[in-house]
Amino acid sequence: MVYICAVTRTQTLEQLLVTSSRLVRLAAQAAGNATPSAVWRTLSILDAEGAMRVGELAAASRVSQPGMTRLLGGMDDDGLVTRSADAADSRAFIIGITPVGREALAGWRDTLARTLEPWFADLPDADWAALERSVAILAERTASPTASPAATSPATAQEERA
Amino acid sequence: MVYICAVTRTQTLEQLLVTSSRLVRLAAQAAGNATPSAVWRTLSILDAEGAMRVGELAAASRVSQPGMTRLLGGMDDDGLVTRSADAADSRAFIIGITPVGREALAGWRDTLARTLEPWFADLPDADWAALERSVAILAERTASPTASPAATSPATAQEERA
DNA sequence: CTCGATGCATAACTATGGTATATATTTGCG
DNA sequence: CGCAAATATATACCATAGTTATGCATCGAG
Repeated sequence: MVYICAVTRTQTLEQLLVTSSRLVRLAAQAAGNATPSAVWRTLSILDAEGAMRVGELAAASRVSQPGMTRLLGGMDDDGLVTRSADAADSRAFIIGITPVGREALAGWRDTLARTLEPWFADLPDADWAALERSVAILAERTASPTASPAATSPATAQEERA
Repeated sequence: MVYICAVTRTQTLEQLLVTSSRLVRLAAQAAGNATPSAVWRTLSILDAEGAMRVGELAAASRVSQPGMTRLLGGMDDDGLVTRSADAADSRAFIIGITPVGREALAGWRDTLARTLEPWFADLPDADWAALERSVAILAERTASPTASPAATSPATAQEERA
């Protein structure tokens, strides 16, 4: 039982990763590679979770801090994000989304609706429900980390924070 | 009704993309960035779908052909893939997974089980079912394309192939 | 006050993706 | 059958995304 269950879950996760990777690529190609995935991911996180520090945004995106610094450099140049000194710590900066960034994000969403949604146009409602539930699960599991599961399970970590 | 439904679906797809992107990054970081995502994605596709041409593999991965050529160059160097001339067309090559590649894929799966599964350890069975269903949907929708939805819907395209 | 920890930038590197182009081969049409 | 268009892949060049290592300034705890 446990053996069968473990194999199934590994397979599920494997396929989830492969399909996730493909989906991200599908979206990029369907949109003509107009907006790099790192950009829309970052804007979407800022839009959903609000302004935050560079390191926090890196953690939320699951990339390294220097990588995020570099990415934000370009986005700052393009006027997509704000950088303001953090009053609580003069080493830190708070990154927020600008109106231009919001417009860009909205534009990307329109592109999504036009280019990617048709791929899912004929899904029955039950399938949409499954996707929505999965998104909720993944959102919870991929949210900003404070501890790895080796130290504590995600659910336990949330209890400790509360 | 239609307006409300369209917005919800766009939001669902947006969040699906963001969580997908994060999940791919989470897996990479959890595994110590040991196996690049493009490599495991490629090996997993070859393992699941069998040997195929360079261009087919590029399409299956949703990347450009020259990009796939480059990636395969490195994988070939590492002994992960085979390249054999396609008897049906002397321009083409058939790419397959080697035993070394299979081992590498198995190793990656082990790493998945060890590093990523704990993040999902406390999921109830209903949530696993939702993930599995979503994976099935995404696998179907991201499978090797023969037509874009603008021309025909994915389901219709499958009927035409049958 | 001191020292270890932390936040971010920079440097150097590798990997992943794109488009454009070239060459050889295949296919389809007249 | 011949020819032109289409196709398969490699190469070149470019930009971006990611990493680790490092440096410097600042913070926080003892």
